[in-house]
Amino acid sequence: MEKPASRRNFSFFENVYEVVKLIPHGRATSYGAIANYLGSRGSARMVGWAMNASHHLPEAIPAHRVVNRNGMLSGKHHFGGPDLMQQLLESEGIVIEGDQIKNFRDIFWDPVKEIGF
DNA sequence: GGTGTGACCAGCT
DNA sequence: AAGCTGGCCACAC
Repeated sequence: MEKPASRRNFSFFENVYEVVKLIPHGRATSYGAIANYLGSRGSARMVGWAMNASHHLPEAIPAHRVVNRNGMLSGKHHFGGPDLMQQLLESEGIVIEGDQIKNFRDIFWDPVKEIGF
């Protein structure tokens, strides 16, 4: 028999990167939304882990457009600088207030809703 | 090769 | 209402 479903050619990481790269300019999404889009609500942690691994990737992943459910820049400290993530988001027109995205509901980009499948 | 951990989320107590 | 625990998958030791 074939390997279980978890042994797909492209692991969870690859799918995460694909979705993150699809985030339009000036928008942001959450780890849970991506995980939900991939079919596993509980895999939100993997999304964060994928972001951590994205740094040593040859491709540039706009990880700064991915925040937690509260719209807070939870991973800002994992960027080049503690304020780099905020700077990148602000350069895209996103307003940050207290390490949290303002009007997050408004700029929230849900892959399930935008891409669908 | 087992165990622990990790940029999370939602449910339960 | 707020704090804790479980769950998910991949990677490092």
